[in-house]
Amino acid sequence: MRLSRFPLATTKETPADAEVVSHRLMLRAGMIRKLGSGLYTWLPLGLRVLQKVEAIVRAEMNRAGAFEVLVPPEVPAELWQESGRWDKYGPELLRFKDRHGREFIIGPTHEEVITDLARRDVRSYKQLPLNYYQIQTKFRDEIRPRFGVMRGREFLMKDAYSFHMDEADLVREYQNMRATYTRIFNRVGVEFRAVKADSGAIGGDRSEEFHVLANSGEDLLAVSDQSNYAANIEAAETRALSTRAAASAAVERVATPTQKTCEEVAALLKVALETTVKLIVVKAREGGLIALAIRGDHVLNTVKAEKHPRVAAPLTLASDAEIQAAFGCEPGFLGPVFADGTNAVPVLADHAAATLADFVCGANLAGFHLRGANWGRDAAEPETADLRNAVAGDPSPDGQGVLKLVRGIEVGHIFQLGKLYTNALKMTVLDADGKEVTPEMGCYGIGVTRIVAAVIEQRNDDKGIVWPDAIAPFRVLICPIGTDKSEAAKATAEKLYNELHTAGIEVLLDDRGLRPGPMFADADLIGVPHRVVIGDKGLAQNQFEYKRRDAAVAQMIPATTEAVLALLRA
RNA sequence: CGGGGCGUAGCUCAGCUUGGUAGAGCGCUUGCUUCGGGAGCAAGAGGUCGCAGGUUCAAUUCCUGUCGCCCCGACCA
Repeated sequence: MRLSRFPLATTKETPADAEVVSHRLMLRAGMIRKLGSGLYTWLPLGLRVLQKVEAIVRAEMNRAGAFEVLVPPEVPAELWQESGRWDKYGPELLRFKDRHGREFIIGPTHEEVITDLARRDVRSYKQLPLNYYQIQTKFRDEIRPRFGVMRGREFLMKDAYSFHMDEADLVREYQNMRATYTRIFNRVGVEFRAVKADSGAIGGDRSEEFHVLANSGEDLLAVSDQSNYAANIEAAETRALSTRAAASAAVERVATPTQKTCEEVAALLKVALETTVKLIVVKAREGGLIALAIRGDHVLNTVKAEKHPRVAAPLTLASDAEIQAAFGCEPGFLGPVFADGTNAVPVLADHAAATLADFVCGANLAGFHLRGANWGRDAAEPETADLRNAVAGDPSPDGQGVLKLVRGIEVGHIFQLGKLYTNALKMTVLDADGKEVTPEMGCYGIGVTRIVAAVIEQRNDDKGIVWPDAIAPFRVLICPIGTDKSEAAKATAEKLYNELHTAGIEVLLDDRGLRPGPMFADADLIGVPHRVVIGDKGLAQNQFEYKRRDAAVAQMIPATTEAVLALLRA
């Protein structure tokens, strides 16, 4: 491709609303342009990258034995009503009516549609297993789109859905997809990690996320420093850190007139935050309230809390009035120690909070906290559960090493759904004995659009993007210097361009006749992995200047096409 | 959805407080010079000041409404 004919849309200045580096660079490099909130047009340069990622995903899915389909993005409401998700999904689901007043949605995901497809066509166990996938535009009306295409409302997604006669086969395919995803991200050329995850809105039993590791990631991951244990913070298990010591102090009431948070109380009493306990009061599943006890330095994990059988889902905090009625004081002074004769609110304690002895907590009396409180003596022995977020330094749940926290960008998610959707949509097939069986189902998503942004987050420098070869918009950029004066530079560049092109290399020739400054600035910004500079200086010694985008310095190479090709193969 | 902010040239912004019919830098076009890391000089093109009302002799400026966009907020006991 000749740059003089390519609609390169690089800019020196950055549009004001770009916060993260990938958004900034995608705008500056001219990969995308914004159309509306969370909506982006892909320009030729960006689209080439997007399609490269898409091609890798498609090739690996095909290789894994999945079959590509394409379903409409618009889905009749009936299917979503049948699965129950019409009511479960909130305003994130884009709904609309056609001219006849029929209701539709734009699919944010397609479990229903593919299950519907499969239940019509699949009648026999001989047709299973089956894995359908598609690469298609999805729409999710995000509360707050941000970070460019990283969290847009419209995005390209690869979603796959598999059907199986039994759980063992589902697990087999799940592992197959896990291996496929690993191949995909390896081929893309990005550093990633598979982590245990919460299955969220899709539902199901077991799931793992694939994260590109980047400091700007929106997700926190807990990874072991000694084993391959890795989990999203939402799903990282925690357990008791020690056994509880015997009570050694008498419980004592202390005045804390304005200190409402554990931090303030700990500072006032000059005790470690780790020896304080806070209560978070939520609605109980069986009605009424339940208090969640968390160590002062820990953070409640809402996903875990919501899953607990005694906690109402969705997690709902008690109102101040409800707290006042139940505890007899305002929030800020709550604790698990109830005076005799009062109606104690049931307490569910996180393992770490439950192993504290002589702890500090609210006195259930405005302006006072307790010091030297103990479970089983002052407070009732609580039911315990895993309720908190893991923190750096926690022992790894697999018993090997300790956890550290890293940031990641979720680019893939695989689920064992079980019979969630096949049951809801009444899909059955006949087994070998002629009996109707409800198939097991798995689903597997990859955010194709997001991969592009995530790779940039991981691979950039102060000058621009540093593409891995596999998804770069072009592999080689030829920069002839002083073409208005040097016929040799111009002709040599043309020759190299033609020969690389003939060799099947995606090559870009900067024939715009720019001065070197702007030419190199564009080259670095758009991040083409290999650059060949051709000028009189080098040609005098029969040399090209070659520089990898990710290398610190350039090197001189023989001025031949073969020399360049050899470097590309390396 | 609550709170805050912003809509003026292709981009980044100034002007508005104190109304008098619009500017800078970058980019773009042309010419000359320059030419190994975002050049210089000169001449030019380019704006319904988001939209709709209102006040006024006069509105980019003041008022009201509306649309769009951005930021913060669902871990607090």
